[in-house]
Amino acid sequence: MEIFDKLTVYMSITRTAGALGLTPSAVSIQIRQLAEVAGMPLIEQIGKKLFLTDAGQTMALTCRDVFERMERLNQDLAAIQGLEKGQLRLAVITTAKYFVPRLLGKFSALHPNIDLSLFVGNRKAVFERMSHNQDDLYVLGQPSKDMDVSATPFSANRLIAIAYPDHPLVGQKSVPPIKLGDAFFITREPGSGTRRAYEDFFAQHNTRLKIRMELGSDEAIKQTVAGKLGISILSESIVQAELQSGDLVQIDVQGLPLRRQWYVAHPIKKVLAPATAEFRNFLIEQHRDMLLD
Amino acid sequence: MEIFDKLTVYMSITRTAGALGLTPSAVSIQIRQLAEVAGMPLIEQIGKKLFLTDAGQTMALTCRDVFERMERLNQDLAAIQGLEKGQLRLAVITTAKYFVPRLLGKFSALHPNIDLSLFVGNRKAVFERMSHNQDDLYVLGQPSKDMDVSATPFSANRLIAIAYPDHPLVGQKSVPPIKLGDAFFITREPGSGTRRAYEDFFAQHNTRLKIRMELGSDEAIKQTVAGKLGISILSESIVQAELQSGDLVQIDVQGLPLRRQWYVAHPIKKVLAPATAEFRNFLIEQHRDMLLD
DNA sequence: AAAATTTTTAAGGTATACTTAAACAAACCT
DNA sequence: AGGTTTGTTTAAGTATACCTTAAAAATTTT
Repeated sequence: MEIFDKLTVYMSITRTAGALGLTPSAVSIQIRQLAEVAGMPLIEQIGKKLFLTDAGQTMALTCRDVFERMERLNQDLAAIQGLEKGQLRLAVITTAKYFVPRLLGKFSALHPNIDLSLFVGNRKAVFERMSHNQDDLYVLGQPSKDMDVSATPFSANRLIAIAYPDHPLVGQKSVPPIKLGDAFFITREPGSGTRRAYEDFFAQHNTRLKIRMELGSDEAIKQTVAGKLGISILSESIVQAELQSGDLVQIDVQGLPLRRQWYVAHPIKKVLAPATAEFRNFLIEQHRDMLLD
Repeated sequence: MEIFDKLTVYMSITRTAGALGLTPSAVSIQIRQLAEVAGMPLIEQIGKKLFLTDAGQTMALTCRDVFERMERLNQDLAAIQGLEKGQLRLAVITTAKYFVPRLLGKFSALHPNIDLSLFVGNRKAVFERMSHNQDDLYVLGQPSKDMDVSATPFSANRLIAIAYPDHPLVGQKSVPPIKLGDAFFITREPGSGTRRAYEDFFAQHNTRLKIRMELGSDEAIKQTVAGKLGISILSESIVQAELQSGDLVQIDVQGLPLRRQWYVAHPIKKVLAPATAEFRNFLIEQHRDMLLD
């Protein structure tokens, strides 16, 4: 078809062959074979001049359309590679939803034609999606032990103890962890990575918590702590606003904050699409100074 | 691309191979090569499941578009073969313009989607067009001696002598041809086939015509004869109306009418398009009964 | 009529596509 | 867990399609 397309331009087998870097024989044979496929002659030769038959003109239009489409494909592919296009499906753990959207907004401003989608769920749900390859990239507070998941830390994730302003522990310096066992504690649901982290911490310090409530979201925990029903441990990024306003206050516990990290992760076998790779770099770039914290 | 298109449907190399009658190896290799051409992966495999990348989805859309276009091509080609479509470019000698348009109208009613175009010119002009392959089919009063032109007679073409009603020769029986040499004669221009025919006739009968006028069209000759400026010889089909109305009358000359024929012609090397072949058959069919006249 | 140009044919070589056979990988299954 | 099934990939061999070279055929030009 490429040969025929050129032939409709040059209307000469010899010149078409020259333009394509082929011999006239090759062109002649290919045109004949194309006519065989079409079931009728595509060109007619009166003397040395070539003319297109009706079928030939129809074929010529088709060739033109097809090559135009192929050209568009090339442009589309180039756009994907050039980040002008593409999609980024992100799945983040619930705790990360306080800072990821801000980053997404910034990224979207840089690459306005990349379609974004965001899933927010707890650790279990995010891992479930990862195993089904439902997203391009994942943000986690704790890397999977799986060897087939690539997880790269990109930002500090400090877990701090919080209480309501007039809680007895507030104001004390270097509270030993075991002291927190005396207070009522508001905890996340079992699938939570944050919960796993502070459970490890308290286990190390032989502290048994007095669980008053088990809540499914960080937001609910903030409300509950502010309502003076107990204390809890949350990612610092979640409670920044409340600490500033004074609705919540930090307790200075020995060994806290728990210095964890945010990880950007993806199945190790997955070749990242340009848009995905770009966002991953963007995440790491944006937080380079916060990593060592 | 065909393989990839099927792959986007089945999302499995094995099933795609089965659907195409190929082995999975062939499919696997082709997909990889297509990805190399695209410059990036088109699919990703997490475990055993296949997913399309952005590039893969773009490629899939292209494949779909291309195959849709190819299907349309198939239909267009079938339509051409089935006479539902196509074009018929007809070039006829001037004298034929009195009956060809009527036939064209009839043909067009039978095949309304065939585009028609008609060129009318004298013998020389029509031959000129034939040598440049500018038309599909030609209607002539006299076949070319060329071996590479196929000319088939399809209808009688009687040349008769005409005069104005009160001309001296009118009413006489079996006028010898030589008698016409006494009358003023209105002749066509040198390129005319009709002229060549009656010149041969008069030459055979050793008759020298008294040419009064040389005119470029049959219509002008009719007017001139009716204006009593002379007599002439024309194709019967041209003057039917005038003979009926009495504006012109036939002279009964020995050896007339000249029994010639209308020919449908085309370059012998030219494979006729379905629409063209159909019109050619139509011409022959319509006049089958008039041929032997 | 000879020369030059263009297209076609025939034969041969090369690259491409497909197959077979075997290895590899993941999921399924007691 | 291990073993089986299912699905994909690799490697090697074969067939096919494509292109080239060389020469012939056909047309136009000189």
